[in-house]
Amino acid sequence: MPTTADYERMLREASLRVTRPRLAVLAAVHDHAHADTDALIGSVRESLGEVSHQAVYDVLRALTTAGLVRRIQPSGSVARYESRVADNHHHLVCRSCGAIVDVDCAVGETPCLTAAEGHGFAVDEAEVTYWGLCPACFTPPRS
Amino acid sequence: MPTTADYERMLREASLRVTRPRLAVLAAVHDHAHADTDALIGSVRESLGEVSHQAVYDVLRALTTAGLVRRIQPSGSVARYESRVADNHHHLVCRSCGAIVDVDCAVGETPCLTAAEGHGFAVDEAEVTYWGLCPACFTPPRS
DNA sequence: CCCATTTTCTTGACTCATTCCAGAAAACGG
DNA sequence: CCGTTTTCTGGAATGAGTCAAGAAAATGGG
Repeated sequence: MPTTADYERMLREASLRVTRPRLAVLAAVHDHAHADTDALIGSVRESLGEVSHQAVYDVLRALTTAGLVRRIQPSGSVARYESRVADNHHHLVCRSCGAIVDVDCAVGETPCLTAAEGHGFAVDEAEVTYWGLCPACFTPPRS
Repeated sequence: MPTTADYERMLREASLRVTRPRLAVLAAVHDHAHADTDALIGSVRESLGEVSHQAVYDVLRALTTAGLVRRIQPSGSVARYESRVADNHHHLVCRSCGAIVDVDCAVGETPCLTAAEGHGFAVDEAEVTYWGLCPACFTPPRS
């Protein structure tokens, strides 16, 4: 579990200024996996008092651009953020309750990265979203 | 290329009433792959005259629910619709211009459908989005 | 062919995530 | 410690998509 000093280092290494809102947002993303912007704003305000939503949006964009957090947005959902970056993991999304869990890649290291037909694209990422029902929402047919 | 009669049959087979807006939307989706709602509204109005945007939204939802069209929504994009359904193909999206092209699945029939860890989820679909630059946006390093 | 029932379409207001803008405040480099 | 640059505040605006109520059209039985 990273400390404030760790977050500060991460920001500096990304050439980002170190501010209290940024530290708070970074901590919030690490503490609440797959949280949406609203939840993160709430979390940040809990630790810092009033912070403008605009600041949180700006910070999230800066962190995302810098590669410190990853933004995901399953269809029909608002933007969500997570701290696991650059490890090529994917997501399992419940169609019913919207729960999201991480899954490691099914097919080796850089998995599905080889599209059958590249169509001349320079592909740099393969994003996989598994859709289904989570255990809580899925009532298995009883025997 | 399906005819109006084909579209009518598709609607009836899906137990949907046959209306002019529905035929027009179905045709528009078949004619313009990956078009967004706005473009589809424009296309429908070209063939029918004024049609409320609400009608198009309703029709698109009905068609999507019935499985006659597929809705896709890459992160940062509005909803888009396509007529290829139930063939488990995926998409290649250009980060620069937003162009979308279809790609057949990389790994056999029902591809990445096997998540490494199911986490107890009842997975029914694996959606793969390849991100990169299309040929037009990608300037290859010249030799 | 016509009517009643049911579903769909129109109109217009509304929600809500996200963005835009201008000025105040804070962080960094010298 | 000061000036410059970047970030944060506050508030308004944008825009895709939804809600709701009544008008219109499609289907099926008579």
